[in-house]
Amino acid sequence: MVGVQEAISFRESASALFGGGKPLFSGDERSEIGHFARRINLPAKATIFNESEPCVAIYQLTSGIACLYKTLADGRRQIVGFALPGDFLGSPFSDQCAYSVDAISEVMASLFLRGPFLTSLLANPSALRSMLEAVSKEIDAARDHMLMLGRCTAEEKFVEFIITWRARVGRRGALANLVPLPMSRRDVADFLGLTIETVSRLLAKLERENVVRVIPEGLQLMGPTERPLLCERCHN
Amino acid sequence: MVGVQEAISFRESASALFGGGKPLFSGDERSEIGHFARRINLPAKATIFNESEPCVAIYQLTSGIACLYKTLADGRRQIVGFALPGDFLGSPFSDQCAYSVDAISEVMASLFLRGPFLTSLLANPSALRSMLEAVSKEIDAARDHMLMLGRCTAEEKFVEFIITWRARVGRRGALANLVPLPMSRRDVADFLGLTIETVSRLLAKLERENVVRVIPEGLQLMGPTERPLLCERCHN
DNA sequence: CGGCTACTTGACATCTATCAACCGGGGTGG
DNA sequence: CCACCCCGGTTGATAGATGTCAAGTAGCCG
Repeated sequence: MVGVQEAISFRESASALFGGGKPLFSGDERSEIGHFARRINLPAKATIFNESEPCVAIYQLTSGIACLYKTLADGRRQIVGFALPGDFLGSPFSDQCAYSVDAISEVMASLFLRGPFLTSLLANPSALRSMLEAVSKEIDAARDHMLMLGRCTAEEKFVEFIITWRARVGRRGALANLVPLPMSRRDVADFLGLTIETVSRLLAKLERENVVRVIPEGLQLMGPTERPLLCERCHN
Repeated sequence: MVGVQEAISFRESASALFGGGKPLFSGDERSEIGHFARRINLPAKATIFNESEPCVAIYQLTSGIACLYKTLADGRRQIVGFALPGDFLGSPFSDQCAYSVDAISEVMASLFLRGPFLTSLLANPSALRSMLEAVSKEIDAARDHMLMLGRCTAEEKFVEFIITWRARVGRRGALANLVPLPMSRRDVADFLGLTIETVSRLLAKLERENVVRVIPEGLQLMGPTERPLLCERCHN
């Protein structure tokens, strides 16, 4: 059995914030920007930065998983995305963080001071282009998620999440139907706009229907992988 | 009484897709890009382009209002944003449209073929930068909306919408408490992830509580404008 | 062993969707 | 010119999905 951590780190870099796998800065630029990069290491559950605090740094995940979220005054939380290695965290153009980020697993990241990062970015058209392309992909994903949050049922949300998440972290071949779920039920619920109880019940239901099996590290998809999970209403 | 159309066109360019009001292309670049720009004019309710059709053009609204939306196979629709004059429509980096756009009012727009548009964009670092900044703002708005869709009650969603919409289209001074609502109830509902009936009931409730008055062109906010509408739970 | 945390399960409450009737205005056609 | 119809909107009755509250379980760590 492959541990979640291992499964995650094995995956080929599918970073949403890399322009198709190309590094944002290359060669000289990378070493130039490297001058002011610092490596940091955070334990699971650590907060990397907090919504509405001054945004002084941009981070790039090198290992581990983190979640981006926003909260209301009374504590209600909406996870707006999960970050995987390669993804950038922070708001280069804003003095203030637009969201919070927590480490889900232990996390390693490169830290760039925002000022110098921005300067380098603006001085490198190819980096600018990569970043624009990456942010454009992010916004597509955000809009997909809006559709899900606003118009799907609990079960559709959950199934859609499993499918999308598997596509993002999954490997091909023999293990494709093992979906690691390193985040807690609360994280899943807060991502889908549900409660943990509902998520738990959905899991039980899908297990009763022999669609998935719940294992400690995540889920095992049963049967002809593609068919039963696909929510035919989604994705026209 | 000011008509909606008039109110909208009077507003100072608050385009979310302009970098703080700076035009994306300036001077020579603008005239260069102007070579392949075409002006188009569409009646209300016209579809400008459709999700998943090939993306051949980028549009920039010059007047009117449009809505961006995604749909599920069975017709459920989620509006992911409204576009105002200045906003760009289309996916420069993608061969395929990521969403549909309908004109809400009569609309005028500049049309750029995607290829040449992209070429010009990539050749102009300052335009790239503006675009990146604009898309970054878009994604912030998208995440705010996710929080709303996933974690707010119907009333909170609606109030939040009125406040945000007023900030976007509203003028200051005497008319600040007149909020034009050029879109239909269905559009509002599809933006908030609700049904038209619920939106209608919320309006009735807020009117009963003397918070707003429903007028043909939109809403009149009653009382000390800021206080009663503000949903204290949102925006910590 | 004990307590903590994450998770599960059950009973119940409530919000919002659904279904249906109704209203009013504007356009159209007789 | 009037009647009708259509469309967008409102209102009411009801149902169902999901949230809430509460209890119980299992694994983990001290």
